[in-house]
Amino acid sequence: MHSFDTVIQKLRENGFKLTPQRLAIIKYMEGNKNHPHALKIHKDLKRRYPTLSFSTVYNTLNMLEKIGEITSLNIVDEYVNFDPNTSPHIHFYCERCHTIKDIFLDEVNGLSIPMDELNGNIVKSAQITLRGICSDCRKKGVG
Amino acid sequence: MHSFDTVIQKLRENGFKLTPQRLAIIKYMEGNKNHPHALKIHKDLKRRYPTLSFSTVYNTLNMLEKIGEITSLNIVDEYVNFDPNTSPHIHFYCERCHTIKDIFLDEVNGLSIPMDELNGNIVKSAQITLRGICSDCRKKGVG
DNA sequence: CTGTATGCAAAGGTTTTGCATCGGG
DNA sequence: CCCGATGCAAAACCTTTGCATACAG
Repeated sequence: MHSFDTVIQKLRENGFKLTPQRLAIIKYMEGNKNHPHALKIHKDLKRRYPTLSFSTVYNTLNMLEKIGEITSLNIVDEYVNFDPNTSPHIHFYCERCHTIKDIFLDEVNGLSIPMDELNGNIVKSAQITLRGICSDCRKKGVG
Repeated sequence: MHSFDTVIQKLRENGFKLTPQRLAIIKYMEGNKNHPHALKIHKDLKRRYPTLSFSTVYNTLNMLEKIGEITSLNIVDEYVNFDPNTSPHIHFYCERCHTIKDIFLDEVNGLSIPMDELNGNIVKSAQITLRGICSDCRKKGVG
């Protein structure tokens, strides 16, 4: 996701209205590394915006994804996670604490997927998810 | 997934009962390359087993995943897809026809993810999903 | 003012659950 | 026989939708 100001500018140029709810969600997502899902965002913003509705959160997230400012992640069964970091990186999902971490290893970046054409298929995006036990849980716990 | 007979053997050894429903689902999944989801399996088997219930399908799939005979895929938002091919390969999801294809390219197999330990995290499995337009849709259509 | 965005509640679709019944071992 | 598996229906859950109202431009 671009900076708050740049996203605002982009919305303005494309005729989107700058409502307080949208601005709040954009500010919430800017630089957010927690890969939140819609209900979490709704819950967190509800305090400051008591009338904020599910529809608005979902609409705004879908809108931001459509204009390429955030990415939706299908990592867990239960819900969709959103990531404002749209640059290529991969995710590590901890099966114990259910946290999603970003991974930027060079070795991984060396992944040689032909990103334009593969077996006749046009590849537009790639999602890589690792699963296991994260370093924090290893330190704390039983495994 | 192992062969039908091997899976049966494994269930027997682990004290699972060999019910007609389970056998049907195992046979359905054996060698299945369509990455079906639970409701599809239920619909397809319903003809031969009119009383087959959702619970049984979900229970059996979760059981098979638990013993490592199938893998659950979080590729689309709507539901979980299941794959009897548990050997390392990646998936291509067509955004037009919603088909999931297997990819076994050597270049992709060369992916250098340290599968045991990464930044202190223990990696147990990896899921790679590509998205785009598949070759079939390219031939047929407008894209 | 005008048309888009919001809020609310209800619907939609997938998966889980509770419980009585069935049936494999 | 016994305990796990099944079937049924209802619940739970996330997400979408319909429509009246609010409000940004």
